[in-house]
Amino acid sequence: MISLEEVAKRAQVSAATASRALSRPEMVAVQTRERVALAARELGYQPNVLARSLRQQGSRFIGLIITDILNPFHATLAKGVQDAASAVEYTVFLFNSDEEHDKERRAIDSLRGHLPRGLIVVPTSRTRENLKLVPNLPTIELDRTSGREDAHSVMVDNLGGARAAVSHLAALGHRRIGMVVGRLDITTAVERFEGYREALSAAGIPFRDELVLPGNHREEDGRVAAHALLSRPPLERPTALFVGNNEMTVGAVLAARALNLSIPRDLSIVGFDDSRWAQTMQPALTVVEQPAYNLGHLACETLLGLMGRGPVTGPTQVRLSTRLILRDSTASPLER
Amino acid sequence: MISLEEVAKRAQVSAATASRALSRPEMVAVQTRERVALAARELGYQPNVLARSLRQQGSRFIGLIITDILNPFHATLAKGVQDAASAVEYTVFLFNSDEEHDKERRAIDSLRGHLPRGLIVVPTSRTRENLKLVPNLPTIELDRTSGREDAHSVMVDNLGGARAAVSHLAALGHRRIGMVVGRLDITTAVERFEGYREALSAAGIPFRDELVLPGNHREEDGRVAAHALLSRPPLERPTALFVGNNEMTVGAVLAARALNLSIPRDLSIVGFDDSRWAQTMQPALTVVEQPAYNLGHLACETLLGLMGRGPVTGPTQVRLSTRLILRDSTASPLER
DNA sequence: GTGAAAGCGCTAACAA
DNA sequence: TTGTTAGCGCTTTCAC
Repeated sequence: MISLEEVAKRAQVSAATASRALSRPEMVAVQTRERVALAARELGYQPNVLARSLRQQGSRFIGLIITDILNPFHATLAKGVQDAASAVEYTVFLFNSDEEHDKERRAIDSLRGHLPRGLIVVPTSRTRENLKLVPNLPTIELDRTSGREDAHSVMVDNLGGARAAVSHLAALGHRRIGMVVGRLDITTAVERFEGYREALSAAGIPFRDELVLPGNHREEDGRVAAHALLSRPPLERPTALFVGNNEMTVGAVLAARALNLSIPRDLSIVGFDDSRWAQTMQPALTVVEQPAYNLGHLACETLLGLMGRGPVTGPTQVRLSTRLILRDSTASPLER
Repeated sequence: MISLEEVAKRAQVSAATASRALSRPEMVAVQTRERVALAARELGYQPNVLARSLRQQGSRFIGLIITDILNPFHATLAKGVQDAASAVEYTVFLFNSDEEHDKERRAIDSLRGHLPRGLIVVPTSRTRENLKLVPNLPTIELDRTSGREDAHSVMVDNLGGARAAVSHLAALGHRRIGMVVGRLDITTAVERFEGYREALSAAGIPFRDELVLPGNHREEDGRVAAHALLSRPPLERPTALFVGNNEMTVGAVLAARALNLSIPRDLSIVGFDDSRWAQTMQPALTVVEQPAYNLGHLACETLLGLMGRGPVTGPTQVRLSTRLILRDSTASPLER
């Protein structure tokens, strides 16, 4: 690696001047500046970020902790964050928590040593605790919230999205609408569940506990839960299902297939979060679409703003709206 | 941030001893070691990675450049790399090149300043050139190769995979087998194309240029190419299609649907790379499966090995095998 | 087995 | 406008 010293020597200036010429050109005479720039180019100089960050007591990194890079929703969040960060020459440290608070803690811990300027985290059930490791780090909670007071967050309108989905089913005439809900220690699941209940209530349909089953957000959980709901006796089985996340929706569809229930004739399904899979499966799925990329992008921009301002202002809490996309997986129930 | 100095003070030793106690415990008396460990724990000490890396002239990072985090294949590669790296407490810097050599160059450039110990890259068409920026960095080329001599690489057996796919189609009785091939400046595409030709030749089927169309690896490219091939007059239209990557396979299926061709009755399809989509679409797709996670994991392990050994040994070139998974998208052609 | 001292490459305060 | 100097936090000689 070429050091600044070498550049300085070649440009016949001191290291300090070379540093200024590259980082704060306005402080240096034009010709000196150009001599340094030339020398740097000729030598292929690349600043040593480590030394710079050490000296400045702060880097140009931000940390990003998502729960699962293999989930397209989270991958899209990550892409949004990265694009926003690289637009201002920040580098993103990406970690997966795999929904395990222990991995999350390790991620935060190792992040600490890199002196990041900020953190974006998709919280798990114990993020609240883990974030105590970095009390003064500007932090944005993304997609979910950890329940910390004063937390900054960027999320979608889960309540409204769920309400729209279930209202749509009710409007089609469904009365037995089941839900596969997520883990209730995750705020998105709670909010979507709440939206489900509100929509039922608005439609004058009594809430029935036995039509709701939880799952741990993975495909297999969705399959198992949906299978159980759909195996109920014909007159008690839900004619429509609202599923709380993308992965579980896949499972629910597979369960319906396994039980030879035709969608949407025997069963209407609405999923939360769009995906290519939802678009191209047959019949194409009606879903609540989330602006995943924008969510990530905005989280990063919010964080950058926060880092600029310092911690004086109150919490920023952003909600992006969702959109119900009607496709072919919902229809009126068969007459009985 | 708590510094080592503070830990040392609390443990009543010098900073040097504290450093040794934590990093090379065997050099320090047992009781001292424990005193330091205790102090570190009590203070919540976390080493400043920047200072350490600066001093040691080398970090515990490796760089990873993939082309597209939104492609599940690449996301899976990344996960494999990360898991292998974190097992030995290395941190992965993840960049997306988006298949643009310019972004790749910028990624490599900014990586340089972090003094990474190694690099894993999924090459684009000009990686050869870009890698000159980091001449002495241990580097593994993943999934594809840049064409550099002596490059270390971890790839799959594209040739064999393609051959198996096309031989399968030939064995079913297909004679007009089309291919949607990738960009021929990408080695995976070249190798899969070669496998296609070899299999045709082995089956005694003449190669016909007009049955092959290239695409730029995205869904839309696959759709357009497949649409063109399938729009040929009935007696010249391929009865089977081999598609060179996962995304384009989606497009090919959509094209078949748009043309009202039933799979596998009117058209057999084999894709390269398995995916949930391929598994759950109807009919489920016959595909050449690639061990994506293992590929990433192995690339990282190979890199770590390389970093240990130094550059003395010759190039490591690994090929993992692929597997043809027979599902429901292939059948014998209709009699004519 | 431990401590003192030097230095990784950079930038910021101070001086000229 | 530029140079000198010090120091970020750590590890590693080199003494003892």
